[in-house]
Amino acid sequence: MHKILLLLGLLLRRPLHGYELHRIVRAHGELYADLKKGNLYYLLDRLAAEGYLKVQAEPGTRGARGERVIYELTDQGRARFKTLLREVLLTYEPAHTGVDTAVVFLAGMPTADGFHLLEERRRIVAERRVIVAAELAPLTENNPLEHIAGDHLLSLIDAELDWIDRSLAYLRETGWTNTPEVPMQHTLAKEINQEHESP
Amino acid sequence: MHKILLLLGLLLRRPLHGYELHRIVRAHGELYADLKKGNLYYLLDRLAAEGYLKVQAEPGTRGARGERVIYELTDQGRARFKTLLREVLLTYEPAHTGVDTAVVFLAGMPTADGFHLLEERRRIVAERRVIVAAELAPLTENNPLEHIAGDHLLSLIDAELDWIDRSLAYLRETGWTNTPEVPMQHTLAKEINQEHESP
DNA sequence: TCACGTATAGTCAGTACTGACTTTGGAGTC
DNA sequence: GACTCCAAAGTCAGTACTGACTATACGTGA
Repeated sequence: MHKILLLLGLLLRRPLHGYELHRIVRAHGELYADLKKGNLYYLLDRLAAEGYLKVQAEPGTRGARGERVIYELTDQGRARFKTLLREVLLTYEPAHTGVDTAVVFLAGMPTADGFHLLEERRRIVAERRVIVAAELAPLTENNPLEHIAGDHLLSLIDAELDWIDRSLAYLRETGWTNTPEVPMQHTLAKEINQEHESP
Repeated sequence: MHKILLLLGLLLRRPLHGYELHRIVRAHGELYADLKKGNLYYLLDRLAAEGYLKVQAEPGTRGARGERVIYELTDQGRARFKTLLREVLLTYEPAHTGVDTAVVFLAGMPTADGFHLLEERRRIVAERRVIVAAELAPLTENNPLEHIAGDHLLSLIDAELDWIDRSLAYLRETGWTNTPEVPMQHTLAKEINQEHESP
């Protein structure tokens, strides 16, 4: 959904052809949604088929392979952009990266290994933060809205770091040790065993 | 990737058939990865084909439709689980929900509408936080690792709320107003116009 | 007892997405 | 001016995922 928003938003400025779009997205690195070339062309085709874009063969200066095509927003497309912008801004789904799942399964391994993994993760995320911050700096220094977008990314990374620190402290504090005989202690035993326990 | 980890992790405890897995995942709501039924069966099939799971028709007590099948981890599957757990914990990709993209495009609309949308978002996210917190409470109170997983989810939501507050303050402070004549001010004009500006 | 809702268990057609490949046009260079 | 190498521009086969559907059993109230 937000990938379509990105395409429409870029085409709002002026018509572009596929590869230019790709170039812009790539140049913005982490700031914009991760939109691969294949997917990009797929989405452009679909948007065109749905009437949001008008395609038009570029007359002179054909680029590499002959089929250079320019995409331009239709009025319908502009309308779609507006509703989509609202939709994206007014939607929130907690993102599942899998760490949440993974930490639960730490129960299956020796306590020391668990601590070690979390500490490693802390290091990796911190490294990543440095890279992202450096990449963002030149992109966001001029425009307040882009500054805010970059701040969003960084604040999520910071939240992750804080969480790891808090978790390590919590586990040390409560003296977490594993009970290897019962590798996974589900709190929902009732739910899980329901049909096996019934008479 | 983390969806596979989830399946393997659940099967680590004991063999299960498809629908039980589905039930467990559903019961944990936001805590576990969002794994729909269709995808679940697809992944089970693939894991079985790759030798990580042994399938076995359940003899008696056929459930609803005759084809009840039990999935059991092979040794290969257990090994895979371990490497996957490491992999997931030592990987960090900043998640793209699309807000970052969307705020940049706020430049295209009247300033007042922009503020209003952000305030609306703030409200929606806050509501969501209440729901998630209530849902998480019973699931995570007994097990420290599940507590940590729940904390992760909530801390991401909190980061989102803080970010919205900070952004609103920042925009007010810097007196953000739009320049509708130049709807999208890209910082990468060089990159974008490259081939049009070249001699 | 039998209609009927509901929970169980699974399938399937189609969408979104990826990574690896292909084709063409120059730019440099010997 | 042929040779090579890189960037531009795009295609495609295949994977991951979704939502809507099917089919069976089980409880339960009239």
